[in-house]
Amino acid sequence: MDKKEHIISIAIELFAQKGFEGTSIRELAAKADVNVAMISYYFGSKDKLFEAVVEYKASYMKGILEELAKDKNKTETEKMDAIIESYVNRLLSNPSFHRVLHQELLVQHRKDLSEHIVSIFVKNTNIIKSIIEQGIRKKVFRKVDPELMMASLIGTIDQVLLSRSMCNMLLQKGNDFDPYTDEKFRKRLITHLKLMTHAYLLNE
Amino acid sequence: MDKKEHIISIAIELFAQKGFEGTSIRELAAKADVNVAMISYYFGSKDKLFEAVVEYKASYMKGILEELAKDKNKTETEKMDAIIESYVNRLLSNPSFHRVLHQELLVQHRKDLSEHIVSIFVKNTNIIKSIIEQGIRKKVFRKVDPELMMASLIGTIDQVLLSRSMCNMLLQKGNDFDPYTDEKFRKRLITHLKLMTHAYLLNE
DNA sequence: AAATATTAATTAAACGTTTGTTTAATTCAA
DNA sequence: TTGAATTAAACAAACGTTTAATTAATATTT
Repeated sequence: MDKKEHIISIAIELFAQKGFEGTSIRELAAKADVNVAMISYYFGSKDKLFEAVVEYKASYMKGILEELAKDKNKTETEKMDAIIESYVNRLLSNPSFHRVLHQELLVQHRKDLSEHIVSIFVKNTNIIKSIIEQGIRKKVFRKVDPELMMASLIGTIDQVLLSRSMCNMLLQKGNDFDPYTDEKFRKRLITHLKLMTHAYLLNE
Repeated sequence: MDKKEHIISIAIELFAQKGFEGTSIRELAAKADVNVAMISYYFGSKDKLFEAVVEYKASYMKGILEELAKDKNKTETEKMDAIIESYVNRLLSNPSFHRVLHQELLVQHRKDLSEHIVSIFVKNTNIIKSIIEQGIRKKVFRKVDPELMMASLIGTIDQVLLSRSMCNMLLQKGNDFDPYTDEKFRKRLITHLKLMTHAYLLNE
């Protein structure tokens, strides 16, 4: 159904821009060029639309991570590097959607939806965690705190995604600069994360 | 004015719990045990109330950081350790308010308010940045990326604050566990951040 | 193949709530 | 008695949702 997907993509855009509560069905319908009644007709309610939005985007990263985890040709260090690259590339390419999820986690308007998002996040992070733990077992990694190492990895990227203008102020760039699409910044972020994790994880 | 402060403190609580858009004036008035008209009477509007909330809490951390920065009796490493401790202690003690700010940064409902919050954040982080840069000049620190090092530091804590239930899932604790008040977890977070920054910052 | 019946998609209008805000009256304190 | 504090009620606007009517598309029957 083409029109449903169209509504979802507009919803992603608006929710990211104005938040879930801040986006009205009428505005959404207008921007998507459909009648207001179509949202109820297709999704049932505004809440259900949000669930559809999450479902639509969910578990994309999961496939990538699972394949990476079972790759026999890569060392744990190489796997971590690959994870850093895919995460940075993925999140910097879709900053809007990632912000929607964060918003819902912060607001927790609908408990069950928050839990749903959390479980998606945790599934992905658990894959990374197991790679770190395997590295520790093989003694290529130091005995770090795997859970908090995860928090540092994802948290660094999330911090950058939190606010474009804050990111720009930190980088001392003008507010017309878009760090998320800038290739230089993307590489800079990847380099920082790799250097930091290497310094912390690797036994000398 | 005692009642104004009372309203602000209830607003912090509710905004953090349900978001700005998700909190209605009537609900707020009911919880604060004041008439709905009192919010307009004291603050002018709901938006202005939010500004008052930000103003009320703003630049508390700034004093602590500034004093720390100019302390002659501490090495750069000790300063970084002290910063980690105060940040973790401060943010874990007020998770709610910190979430309100994040929400506003994500939603950006009122552009000027977001910019205001950003400038407070950036002022604080710049102090830390200058400490890192001084450490690099004195060659006790490696030539790291100061801006992204900041993002990793704050981002790690923010990631933990993002969602209590996600934090618990990561730590494999039940959902009745409150990581933010747990002394063990607080120390664990501080230890992780210190070890990670030492590993990355310090020249061997 | 044409005509009919059936289902799906789409619409404009209205629904009842809830929203933030204001009014006008009243209470309270100085 | 003057001015601020507080109240209940009303305001218009916006909200998510539903309705009932209409159009478009699909299936069935002749």
